[in-house]
Amino acid sequence: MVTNTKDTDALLALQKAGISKTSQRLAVLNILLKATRPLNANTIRQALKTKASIDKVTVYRVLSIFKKSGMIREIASAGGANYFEMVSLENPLHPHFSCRNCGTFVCMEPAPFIKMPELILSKDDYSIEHIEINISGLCADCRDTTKTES
Amino acid sequence: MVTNTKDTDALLALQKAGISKTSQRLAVLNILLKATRPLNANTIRQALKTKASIDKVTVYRVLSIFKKSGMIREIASAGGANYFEMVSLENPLHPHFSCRNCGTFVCMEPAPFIKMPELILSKDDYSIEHIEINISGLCADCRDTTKTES
DNA sequence: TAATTGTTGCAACCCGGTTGCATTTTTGAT
DNA sequence: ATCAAAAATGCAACCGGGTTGCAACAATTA
Ligand SMILES: [Mn+2]
Ligand SMILES: [Mn+2]
Ligand SMILES: [Zn+2]
Ligand SMILES: [Zn+2]
Repeated sequence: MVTNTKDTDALLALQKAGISKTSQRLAVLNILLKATRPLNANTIRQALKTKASIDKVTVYRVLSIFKKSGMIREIASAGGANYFEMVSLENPLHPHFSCRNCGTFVCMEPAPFIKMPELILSKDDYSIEHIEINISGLCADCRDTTKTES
Repeated sequence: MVTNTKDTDALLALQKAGISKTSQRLAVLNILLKATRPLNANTIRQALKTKASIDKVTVYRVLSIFKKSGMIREIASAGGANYFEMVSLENPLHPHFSCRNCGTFVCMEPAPFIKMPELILSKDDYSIEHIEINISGLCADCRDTTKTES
């Protein structure tokens, strides 16, 4: 097998973004495309280790150019490593949740929240370029197990 | 001069929180009480250097116990050092702004935004303990000077 | 007094991320 | 296909924020 659908998707995405094609970039992009939650640089690297070996630095550099091209967004994480996820019309900016107990980091539906653009009101003291809403606490699993443990 | 009002305030705050009094703790607390914007550990230390010398580790440890006691809150900063500010009834949780150009980090009035508690709706998938809204872009100064430069 | 407990400072370390530079890969023109 | 220019990678070394281990010092308590 020379190519699969994933590879094709990634290749097209790179071409559309005008980013030259390398095996490392394709590999990282495929991981991000398959991901169902935000990933950090190290997780991406480990996911890749089975197939190919990519240097830590390269992962950061690849993520950096993806971000500059608008393909992905970076989500800052308090204390730990930052996360990355694909940007698309179906995946607009939204809040994220991290569990203080197990560290799980997931996207939150914007639904139950006031929509992010509506947060940007008046106040021309600043020109706002990015909004990040990070929520922390306990995920359902940790909340429940903690409850029954005590 | 043995005591001034600031020292008295800090001392009372420590006593009320049940935190034993040391010169280092009083010094750090005084800096935070005087501050008009969030400060990071290093800034606190530098502000202190003129009067006394406090080890980096001690600053972090003092901030840690202040935080545990609920006297201060910590505001995560993407990439850089975290910030700290006093907690009080007059200073409820609010969004913060950081300028990507000059690094200025300031508190934002909750006013133009939907109030934070109102963000916490339904979705019992998580037990929410903390919400952080970090906004970035250009401060008024940087926006204006950048505009006229180009 | 002596034993206990808590706090500080120093050094060493950890981790996420970046930089310099030599080597390899990709590109694109011939 | 070839070959030179340009771009990307990998390694090592580094950086900054923050933490940990531990010995010295200080304050409490018996
Ligand atoms: Mn997300
Ligand atoms: Mn604030
Ligand atoms: Zn959890
Ligand atoms: Zn600025």
